[in-house]
Amino acid sequence: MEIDLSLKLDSQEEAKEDDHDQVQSQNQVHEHSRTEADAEQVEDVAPVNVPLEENLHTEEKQLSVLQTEMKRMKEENKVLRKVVEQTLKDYYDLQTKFGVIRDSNQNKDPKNFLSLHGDDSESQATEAVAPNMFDMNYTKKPPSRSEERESQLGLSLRLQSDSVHQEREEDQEEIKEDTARFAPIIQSKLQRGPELGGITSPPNRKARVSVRARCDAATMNDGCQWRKYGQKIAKGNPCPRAYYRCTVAPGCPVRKQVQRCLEDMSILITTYEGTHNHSLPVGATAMASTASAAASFMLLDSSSHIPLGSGTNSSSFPYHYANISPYSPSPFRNPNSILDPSKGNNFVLDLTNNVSSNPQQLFPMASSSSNSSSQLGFPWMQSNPSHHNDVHFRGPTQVVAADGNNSKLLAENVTAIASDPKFRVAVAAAISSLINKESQTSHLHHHHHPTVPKDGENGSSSTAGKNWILESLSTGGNNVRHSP
DNA sequence: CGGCTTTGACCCGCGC
DNA sequence: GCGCGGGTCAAAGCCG
Repeated sequence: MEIDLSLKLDSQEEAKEDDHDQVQSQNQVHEHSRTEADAEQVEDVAPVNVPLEENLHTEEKQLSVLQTEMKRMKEENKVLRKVVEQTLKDYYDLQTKFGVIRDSNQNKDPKNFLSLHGDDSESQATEAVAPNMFDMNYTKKPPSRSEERESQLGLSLRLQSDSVHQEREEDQEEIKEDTARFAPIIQSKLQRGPELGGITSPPNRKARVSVRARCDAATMNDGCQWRKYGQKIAKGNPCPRAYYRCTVAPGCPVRKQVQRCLEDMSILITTYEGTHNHSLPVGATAMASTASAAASFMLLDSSSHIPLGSGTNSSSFPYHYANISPYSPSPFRNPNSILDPSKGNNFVLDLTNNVSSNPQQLFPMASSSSNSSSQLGFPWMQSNPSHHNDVHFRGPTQVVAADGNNSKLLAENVTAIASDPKFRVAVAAAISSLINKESQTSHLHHHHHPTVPKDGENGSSSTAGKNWILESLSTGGNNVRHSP
């Protein structure tokens, strides 16, 4: 099973081609009947006294015209594909360069990375979703124009004092204009407070994505390289909490906490925080993509009707998301919001079949351990094909749970693709696809910034103060090893 | 010897 | 202001 992650453009092309192929196949398979139908159609419009031969001749003409048109479209599609591929390549190169530049600039003067939020650390969180999705976009689908623009937006925001990418000056000008245009709106939101749909700004809150998985090892093999820098006994859990730092690239701000679940010691809770400043291995990309998709997902809803509460950090809230209407239609929106003000906006991305009927149950760890069996192909996951799988997202603004019939269907899908070695990426892709759909829907309603939170790596994003739980439990089976 | 883990100290935010 | 708890730092030790 392959999940088509192709871009809108690509999708449309595909659709076009599919249509054409269908037409073609119809022409081939049902040529006779079609000809008859056409003939009837022609007869309808043609004078009654037109000879039959003339009608047939007209049909052939129409067919040849259609076929010519199809050929032309296919060639056009090929050209477009090449353009998209080239754009992607350039885009990826730029991203890589940007990472290097950012590294050097961060070491020299962090303030060079201008941020709308005025907080560098938070702006890093803002970017958390980005690289991840970049990777996924790069490998799975080309970004749309709006996405590319969005990426440039993100880059530009940090490179305003940088003269490296001169070709982006125009875009930066646009961004500045946008910034100026939306600044009052954002400002008003910030000032209004949560009760009026505004954004509260508890300081120093960073987006977090938590992953729950069964793992015997001390830490999950998520494709990244980590170095332990601390350990603490957290209150309420005798199991020590370990602190890790990403060492894939020097200066990578991403950190993770690893702690055993109190209720089920076999469950490892890994909380990611920050943004990778480097490209990720495929396995890590999948993980990060999934997490970032979750973060993106919440971003899209983060300005919704629910009070953002203490967890939302205005300083890190991306301005291009800040103005999303509270009434933007969202398939993920659910009145049964999971919002724990005491813990900020805890969002739960639950990849288990353990759908809690109680929306207040943020961490149904104990119950989830009994029969949960998401058999994700992440390197850190254990797989057991005999189990059903469910995927559900839970959060402060929405509860997306695959239960009932949907759950069954989803479980089947997950089970089917679990055997695919590309499943890791597929899961991330699927979720990302949902996010993209969601974002597109939102953008239809909010034309300010047709941006897609595609950026992000380890799931963290500017959803500061919002904790995500990517819960992926599996029972038994062997770890699916990732081979980059 | 470099990289990693361990572990106590320290810092900081938050609640009382 | 004080205590608590979470998070980070950094020195010491371990390991390949």
